[in-house]
Amino acid sequence: MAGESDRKKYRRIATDLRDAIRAGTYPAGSRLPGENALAAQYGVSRATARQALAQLAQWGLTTARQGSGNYVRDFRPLIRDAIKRLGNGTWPAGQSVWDAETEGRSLTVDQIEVGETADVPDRIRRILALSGGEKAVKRSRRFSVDGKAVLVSTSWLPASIAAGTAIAERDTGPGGTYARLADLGHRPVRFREDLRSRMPDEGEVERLALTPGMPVQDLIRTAVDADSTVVEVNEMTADALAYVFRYEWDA
Amino acid sequence: MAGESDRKKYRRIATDLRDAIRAGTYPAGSRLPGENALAAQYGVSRATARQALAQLAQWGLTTARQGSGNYVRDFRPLIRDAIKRLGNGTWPAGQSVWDAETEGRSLTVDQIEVGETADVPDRIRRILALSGGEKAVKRSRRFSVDGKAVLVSTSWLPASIAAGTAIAERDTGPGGTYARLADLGHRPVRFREDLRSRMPDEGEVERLALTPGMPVQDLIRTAVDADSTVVEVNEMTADALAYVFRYEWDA
DNA sequence: TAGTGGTCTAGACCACGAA
DNA sequence: TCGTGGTCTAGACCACTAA
Repeated sequence: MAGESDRKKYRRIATDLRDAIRAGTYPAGSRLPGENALAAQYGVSRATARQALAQLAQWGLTTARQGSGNYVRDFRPLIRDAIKRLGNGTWPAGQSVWDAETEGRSLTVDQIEVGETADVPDRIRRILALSGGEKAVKRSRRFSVDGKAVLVSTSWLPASIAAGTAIAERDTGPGGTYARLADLGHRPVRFREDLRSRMPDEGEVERLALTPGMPVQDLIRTAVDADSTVVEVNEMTADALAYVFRYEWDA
Repeated sequence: MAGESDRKKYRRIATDLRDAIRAGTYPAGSRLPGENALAAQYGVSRATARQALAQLAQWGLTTARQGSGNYVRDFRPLIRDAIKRLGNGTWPAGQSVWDAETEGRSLTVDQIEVGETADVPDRIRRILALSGGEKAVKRSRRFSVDGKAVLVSTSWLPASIAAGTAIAERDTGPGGTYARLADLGHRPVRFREDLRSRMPDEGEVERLALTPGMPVQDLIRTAVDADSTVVEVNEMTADALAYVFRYEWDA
């Protein structure tokens, strides 16, 4: 399987380890041989062994823990089905392309932050059509699955609509933000989601406990009401390896 | 702006260069100081200067060209609007979050491959509900924008439906594959798209001319007809930085 | 405290690109 | 040909983790 340009020593070591991982020699969560062990085993300098382990991490196969070792990653992605509504049996049993599990996994929410603020990023200001110092209601949360942070979500709504309502409270009540918007005469009737993958900045690496070198998925949802007023912009950043984003629609 | 853990020398150099890029000192396409120049300038070893440049590449800001230098990346993403249909003015002028351009850019297609084959990956077999040696029609293409490869698309259809039809030809005729499926009594009525971001393998790095360390976006579209038969599976792999994926729907 | 990964030095040789 | 980035060595010290 490894017929690549394995003239390079570090690539040879990396592909050896990769194949061993695939073969099950190192199951998910297990520890690989250390830098010194590999250097001795292959008769190379520690820097070269290190480079091989870095390659594995960059492939998304392992994650390095200082003072401990390199460990085989384990993560089956969650499926986020944006356009749900249909429980009918339109889809055959074929299932998804990727292994994925939603059930039997514990979801927790923390780093909740709710409040009115004038500190709104320009890209959000533009979409919400907010003028200079105009305020917005900001709702920020972090989601974790089985203890691993997977998604940070920040929602923005015009203060002219949401200020002083349940939307500006921690608990928005039954039905959540969208139900409250409907109560206020601003029921969302149309949604747009823009997805983009990119490399994270340092704050995101920390907040999502990302393996260095692995991407994040950005998702920006925009909701408009019947008057074509943008009533919410929700900016999400997800651990790209933790999620599959699904969209379904009729022709 | 750079109040991070800049105790590390390579981080200090990397953030310096990053800020200079942001400030416009090094515009898109321009060349950064080389490894030796940086080593001399900062009084560090070449390995450390190298590590700093590697950090910039990993942030997606630059790209290294052997024998030449490190260059500032330039790429505004394309928008792929999956669920089009509506030209109506539902959306206010607010526009997209990301800079994006579709107009005035030249789109080219190459590496076209069309034919009937029994060599179908298992994950595709499962979705198409193909039995053991059953064949499929495969249509593969690569898309480039302004000379830069951005997307590889491979479409699979059951041979029992598509073999011997225009779908198995290079030119599928007016309306394309879906129009032909409709002619054959298998008009797609429902679509599903699963998106996932991941790190590319070596073949993809080459085929999409990717900067090492940057992610790709996987997209798998499944189309079913009125009888809930899966009539097409289209697997796309895109340069993640080249694309924004957009979905719009009514509540 | 012992072992791990993280950073860094000061050299070396090679492959590649542009002049 | 010459400068560039790519690979590699053989050391060193530090920060962190686990026992």
